[in-house]
Amino acid sequence: MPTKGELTRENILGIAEHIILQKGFSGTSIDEIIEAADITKGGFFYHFKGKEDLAKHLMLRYQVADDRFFNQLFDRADSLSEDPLQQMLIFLKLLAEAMGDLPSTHPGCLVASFTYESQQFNEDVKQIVCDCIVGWRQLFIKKLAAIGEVHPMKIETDIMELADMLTSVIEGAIILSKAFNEPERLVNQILQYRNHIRLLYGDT
Amino acid sequence: MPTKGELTRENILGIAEHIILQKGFSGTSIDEIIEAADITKGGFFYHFKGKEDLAKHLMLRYQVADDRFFNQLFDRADSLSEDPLQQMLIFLKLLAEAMGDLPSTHPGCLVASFTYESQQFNEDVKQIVCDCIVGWRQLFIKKLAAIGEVHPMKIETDIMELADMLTSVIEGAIILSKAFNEPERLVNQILQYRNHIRLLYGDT
DNA sequence: ATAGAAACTATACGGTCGGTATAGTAAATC
DNA sequence: GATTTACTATACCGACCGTATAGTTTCTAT
Repeated sequence: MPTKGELTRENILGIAEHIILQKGFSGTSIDEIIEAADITKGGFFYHFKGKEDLAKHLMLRYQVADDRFFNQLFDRADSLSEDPLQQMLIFLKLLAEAMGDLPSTHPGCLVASFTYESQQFNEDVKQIVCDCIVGWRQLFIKKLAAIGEVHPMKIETDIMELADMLTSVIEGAIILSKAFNEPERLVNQILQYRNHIRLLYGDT
Repeated sequence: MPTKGELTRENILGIAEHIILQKGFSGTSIDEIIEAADITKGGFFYHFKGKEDLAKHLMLRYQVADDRFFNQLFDRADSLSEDPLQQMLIFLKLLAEAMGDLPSTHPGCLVASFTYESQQFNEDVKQIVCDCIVGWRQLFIKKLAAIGEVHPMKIETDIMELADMLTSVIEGAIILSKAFNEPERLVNQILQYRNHIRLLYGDT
């Protein structure tokens, strides 16, 4: 059972993330966060040593949540087929679906946001950002490797690059979605990547 | 012949862009820009009404430069083949090459940077950001439409989504390149998209 | 039941810095 | 030689960050 303190802390992190994704880290003041979270400055500094400490805990939280999110979708997909290729295609469909709902509550990716302000953060935070991306990469590589054992590729491709391509497409499409305020951009781009996988492994 | 004033102005814009791409717009102070550009505060405010005005002119400049950059690569590609599909494939190869050199001088994309701080900007600036993306889209659509008249697709695909996919891949891959400090991530991802085009239009 | 730790509120303060304003000046232009 | 261009130099106010301090409530363990 989470204590009251953990709930407040979680609330601060959630609200801070939401604001930061729209105004950037430097563009978001502590005052703004505490006002939105309806706490006082003392309360904030009880939970976090300072703004830098907040950044670190935001990234750690993001890493955990994202890893769980992707793993849940993979689990659901894996339960619906024995073929790794079909599992991947189902996963991408589920992912596209899930991303259609998300954007109003979760308008962007903290990894991208922090990367475009990288000089503001210490090595600690930057490392977690990298770890996050590497985590996705390894998750995708695992599935792609399984596909490769059953289905030959039409064009010889490094599966790390193919895994990173999904990350790229998602991160890029989030930018399009945000810029146009059109969540369907992200949904459709994930389906474009899905088409690429179908073509690459010859799913007819 | 550019006047002295235009040179200074261009210098400010170039330096400001470089810093902003690493620290974000809010994270970059005018003091920082004028120090790097070796001018005084007065000089800065002679050229720009304020920080918001700088943002607008940064985006306008980016839009023009980027449009020219892509058009030059397309012109070179078009001169090397008659077949639109081959033109596109050559274009993507030239683009990958060009992106390999760039990153040290040009560490990121202003469109992405501003999109992740969108609440900092007025409608004017946000519109230019959108125009920029739409400009790329239309450039790519033009070529894809030409391909479509000669080569059938293996999977029926909206060419607008296919055009946006290149933008997504580039924007996403820039984030990977920045996060890992590995320019080859961007180069390789452009080649992944190239493979997608090859597969989609059946280039054997 | 109660001591004490946890989880805050309320408020205030100082130093820094960002954005703006303004006055003055040197060089180019007409 | 007068005006415009292209700046320099400097001053200012408010905002923000981080910190401090004193008090209050809520939970926890014995």
